[in-house]
Amino acid sequence: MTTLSEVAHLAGVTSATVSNVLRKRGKVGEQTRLRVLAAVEQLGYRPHLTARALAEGCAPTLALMVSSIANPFYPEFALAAERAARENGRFLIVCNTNDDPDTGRAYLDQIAGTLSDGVLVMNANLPIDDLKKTEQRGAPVVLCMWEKPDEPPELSCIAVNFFEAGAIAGRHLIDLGHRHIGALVGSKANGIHAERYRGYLAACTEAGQKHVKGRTRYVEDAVDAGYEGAKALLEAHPKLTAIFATNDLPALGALNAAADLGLTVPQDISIIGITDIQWARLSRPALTTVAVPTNSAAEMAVALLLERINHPSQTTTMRMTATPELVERASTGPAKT
Amino acid sequence: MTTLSEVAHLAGVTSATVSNVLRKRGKVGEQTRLRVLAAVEQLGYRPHLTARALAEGCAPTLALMVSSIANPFYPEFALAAERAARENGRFLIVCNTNDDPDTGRAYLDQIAGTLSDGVLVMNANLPIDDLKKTEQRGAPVVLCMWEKPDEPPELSCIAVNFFEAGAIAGRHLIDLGHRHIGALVGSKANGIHAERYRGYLAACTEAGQKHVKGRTRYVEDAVDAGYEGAKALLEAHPKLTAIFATNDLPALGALNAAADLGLTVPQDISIIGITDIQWARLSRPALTTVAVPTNSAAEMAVALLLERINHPSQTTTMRMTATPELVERASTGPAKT
DNA sequence: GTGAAAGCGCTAACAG
DNA sequence: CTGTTAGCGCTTTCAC
Repeated sequence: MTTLSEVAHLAGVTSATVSNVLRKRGKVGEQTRLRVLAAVEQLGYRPHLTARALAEGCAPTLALMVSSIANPFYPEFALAAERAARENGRFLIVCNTNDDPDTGRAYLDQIAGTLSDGVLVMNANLPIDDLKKTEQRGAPVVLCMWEKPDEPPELSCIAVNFFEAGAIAGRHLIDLGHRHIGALVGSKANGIHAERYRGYLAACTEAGQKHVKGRTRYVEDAVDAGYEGAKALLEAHPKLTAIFATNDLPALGALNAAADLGLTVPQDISIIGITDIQWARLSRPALTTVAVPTNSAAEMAVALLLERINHPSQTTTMRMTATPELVERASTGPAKT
Repeated sequence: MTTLSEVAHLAGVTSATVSNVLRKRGKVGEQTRLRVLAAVEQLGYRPHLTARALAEGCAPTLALMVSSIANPFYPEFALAAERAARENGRFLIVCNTNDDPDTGRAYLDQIAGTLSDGVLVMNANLPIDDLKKTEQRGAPVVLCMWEKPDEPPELSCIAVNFFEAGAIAGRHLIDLGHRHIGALVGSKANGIHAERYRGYLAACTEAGQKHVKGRTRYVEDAVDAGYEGAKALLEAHPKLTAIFATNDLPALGALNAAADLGLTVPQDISIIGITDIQWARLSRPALTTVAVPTNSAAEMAVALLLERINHPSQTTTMRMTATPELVERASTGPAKT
């Protein structure tokens, strides 16, 4: 480990000067600058990020809280967030809360403000009070996917119009002539799924068609759960010609359920999801879904977080992503007549 | 931000004592201990990880280098690695190299030894020389998936018997009576895929059956590439009754290609992959594959890395994971006669 | 048992 | 332009 002062020694200057040339701060004579640079090169000096962070009073990382990075939606978000962070000189620490508030709190207590300058919160089942507490301790928090643009939370956030996403999905099905639609709704405590379901319901109402409560199944946000839910739905309601799922994972499960039940998609049954994860276009048939702007949400979240870090006085703000858009693939088609 | 000395002040002691009670080091009177603890509680004190790291001369994070966390295989590994790291008091920084050696080198130069105490390297296209250099600078490196147990690299590693994985896949196909087998081989520079292919080839030879070179396609490690490769293969060789892929992603692509070509799996064509990623059991038909012990590899890698960090003198070592195992699902069956 | 003091490697005034 | 100095928050040796 070569240190600043070793470089300084070699270059015949003091560490402050070396720091200056490296940070391009202050005035340094061209001669010394070159000498210092040569010494840096010769010794293979690399700044000690931890020491620098301590001296600058600002940590070099951002934390990303997710329930599990293994959930297929998060890696895509994490990739974009990491890239954005990196472009701003920050590294990304991934924290898997496993949906356990205690685990999440432990992370926050340990790293927020001491190792990470700010926290990106993806759906990770963290009590808002804990988040507000970490904000108060000086580590800004940004909620990456807020679902109720009409009700800004008490924290900065990137809002996605999930209500509209649900409505778009609903309208798509209705436009295709579907009158008997089943719904697979995420059962998580957070409102993300509820909002999408509300949007779908609104689309039905708007079309003068009411969704029958019995045709809704609340399921975990996972392929298996979607599979079971769809199977139950399809067996209980043979007349269903379409299934609306609040998320791609259950929708993908529904695709499998239909296949196992001997139903052809989309001839016998249409299936639509929301999000447009990687696998949506890779399933057979490819899944029709309403795409959420994941990448830009990640970039916006990182940008907002950095603003809050750099301007602590900045007031809590909410920003909207672009509206989700229908991605029509092969899993939806005209209703059987 | 409450600091040690603020706590010390409140408790009427010095910061050294507070540090002692918190670290459970040295001797501290029961009275003072309680007083200190009360002060910590009252002020909501949390140790500043960056400062601690600097003082201890040991960084609180481990770095995980992957080409892209969005590649479906990595999140599962990352989850297990993060858990293992966390159990040992370390946080995990995810570094996406995008398969670009320059990006990778930039990461290594910046964080190895300064922000991260050690580096886990998953397939990320990093020149071994760069890795050796970072080792020399004092940051241990562990290769997480080494493919040639017979040829230990010059770095510590967790070795997986990929040759055997390929052989298992080959034997499975042959046992099912397949005589006309196509191969989809990953084309990455690294030897991971080559080793699997060699294993497969060995299984063929062993069975007195030789694989026809023309029935091999080299493809990127992705669903799309596997799709195209399989399609080409199937169109060029109508007599094929099975496809061996060196990885699950191309195998999953082959599944789609077969479907689009109107072939039924496994009646018309059997398909097998290697790895057993999450999606393998979720595809329809579910993919038969040879499971690589991902979780234990991650745990072993973290354990080995920590050993090397704690005992810098320890010699470069290689450890084997358990042997990959066949997971028979629905994508393989008896050869058509 | 507890405190004083030095130092981890770097940055940031402020002098000169 | 360059050096001196004083920390950042914590750990740790060594006196008392």
